[in-house]
Amino acid sequence: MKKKLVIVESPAKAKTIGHILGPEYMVKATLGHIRDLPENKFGVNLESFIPEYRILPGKKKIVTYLKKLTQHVDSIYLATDEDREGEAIAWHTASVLEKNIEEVKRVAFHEITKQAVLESFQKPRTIDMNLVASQQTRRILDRIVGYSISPLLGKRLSAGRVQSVALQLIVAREKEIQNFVPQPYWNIRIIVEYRGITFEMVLVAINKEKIIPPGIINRIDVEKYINDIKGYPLIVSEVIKTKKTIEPYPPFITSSLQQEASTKLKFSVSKTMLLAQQLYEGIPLEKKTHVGLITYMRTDSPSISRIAQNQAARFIAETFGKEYLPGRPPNYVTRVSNAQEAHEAIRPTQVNLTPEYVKKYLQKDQYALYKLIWERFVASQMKPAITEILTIRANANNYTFEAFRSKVIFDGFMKLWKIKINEGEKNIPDDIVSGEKLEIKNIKEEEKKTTPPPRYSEALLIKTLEKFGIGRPSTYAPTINTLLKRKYVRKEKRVLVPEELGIIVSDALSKYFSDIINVQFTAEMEKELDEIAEGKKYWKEVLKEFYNSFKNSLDKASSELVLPEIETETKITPEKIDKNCPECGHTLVVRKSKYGKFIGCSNFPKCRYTEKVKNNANNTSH
DNA sequence: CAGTGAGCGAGCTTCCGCTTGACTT
Repeated sequence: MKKKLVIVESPAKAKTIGHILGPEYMVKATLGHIRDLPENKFGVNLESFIPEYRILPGKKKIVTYLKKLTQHVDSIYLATDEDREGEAIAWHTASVLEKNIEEVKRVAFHEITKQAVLESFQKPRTIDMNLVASQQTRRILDRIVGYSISPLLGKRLSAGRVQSVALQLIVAREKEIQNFVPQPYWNIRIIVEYRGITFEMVLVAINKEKIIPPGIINRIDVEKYINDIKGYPLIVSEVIKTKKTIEPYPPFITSSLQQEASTKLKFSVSKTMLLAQQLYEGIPLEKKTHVGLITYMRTDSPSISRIAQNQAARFIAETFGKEYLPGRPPNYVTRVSNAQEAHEAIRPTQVNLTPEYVKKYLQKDQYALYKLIWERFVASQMKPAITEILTIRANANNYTFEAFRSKVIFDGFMKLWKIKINEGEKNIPDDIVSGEKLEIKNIKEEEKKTTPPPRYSEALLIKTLEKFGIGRPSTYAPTINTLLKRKYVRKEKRVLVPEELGIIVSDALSKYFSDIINVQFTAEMEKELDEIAEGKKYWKEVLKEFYNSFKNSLDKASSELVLPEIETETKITPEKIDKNCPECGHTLVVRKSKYGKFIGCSNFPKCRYTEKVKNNANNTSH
């Protein structure tokens, strides 16, 4: 009997699904996109917007292999991710396999569990060509923007819908910091005594009028206030006790994982992704079983499969006790505006594989990251913590002072996921009541200065891009690397600092392409892409409308834009030799190819004359 | 195992988004 072929993106996913589906099915991976626009040319007709797709150079083998397999199967299931890109991959796959969309079955699931996978295979659908069109529009638009603007910037420089906004954020922040003038402000604090116990209070209001944070702006007022307070009795006016619930943090998605790994473990985003990939692909544990330790690491969804929720619940009840288990598992919803939610949150595949248990099989950094993921997940399934906040207010000559004390009365998820809470004045006694007199032992003026906003760390930049829906989990790390590679920015003490070149490029882009290189553009684009996906708009119309206005900016920029000279690496000029080309008379030069050195004509590409290097030097390449 | 021979080659960059290996003598 003929087998059935199932195609997914990731080999790890293929393996898992293969186990679920059994021997009737062959599950193979495309390793992401297999067909795309050519790299070395524009590849889009600007009248018809017809793209020229090519099989990606590195994917030819896979395509040939899959094509061969199709001859021996009776049905093809395309089980790529259930999002825009996944739909496109499914369609490109069908195309290169020379199948009509009626000849292939499209299946999709948001979590790789037996139930979800089997259910999806019960009800296959056809490829959603509107969704494919929406992806194609995104792809073409990015190509138009990137490949039109980049050449204006000169060699080895680039611009794009995502990278240029990222650069702009960094540059704008730098300017903000440069122009920042620190403002001094003051707080008035008093040390008070009550039945032998001392604590601090801070002035918060005068004649019931609140002091606007961060504090008092004029030095003169400070002295006046202090004089007004001196000699007056300080009487407690309010004692308020409240309880505050602190909800657990949602399980990780790509951006939050990068964020936490950055602050807690000091990992760069690339390092985090590399380690996460290793954990995802699996580590050989005991009995030589190769186990994927975490779910997929490129995700924008905080949701958790029912099975994992149940596992966690059992674990929590057994390990920490029933009182740490909420009545029902918390439901986390995305706050990411362009979320596609094709995957689950990042979580351990088996909650029973505790960090302690797997520690001996993991390298130090792998362990640290796994522990972070495991703890975050388990904590996300625990009860909220509860703190008790005691606030007291007291008046002296109509000047109101305040102090608070915060105490954890139930730690809940904080048992696993430690967070800093401001404990305030730990000394404030419980028996204090309204009307009692406090003794002012000391009045202090505290001078502070406003501080500029911080420079972007890698993780903060990504968090900000994500907030605006710019970029995707798979591109966060590469985007930062692009900015570094172009020498637009450098990393200094784990923050991103713009270089002169980055500022010049960013300013030029802002001048000519403010319609596109801004934080709102992607959100507007996404809206249109959604409309294409819903069948409400025709993709070519969207592109035409975009291109008409873009072309104006582009024409203006092409005639005007000149980047100021900037010191870049001196170009390696090929070594001349003392002989002219026998064919055209230009000088000959020594060039390097991947096979080694050879002699070519300096008039290349017009003259293609070559000769061999006389072997008096070692010219082997490696 | 050592030595030889034949053929190859270089410039034009760049986008975003999906995914992992990395020629084979």
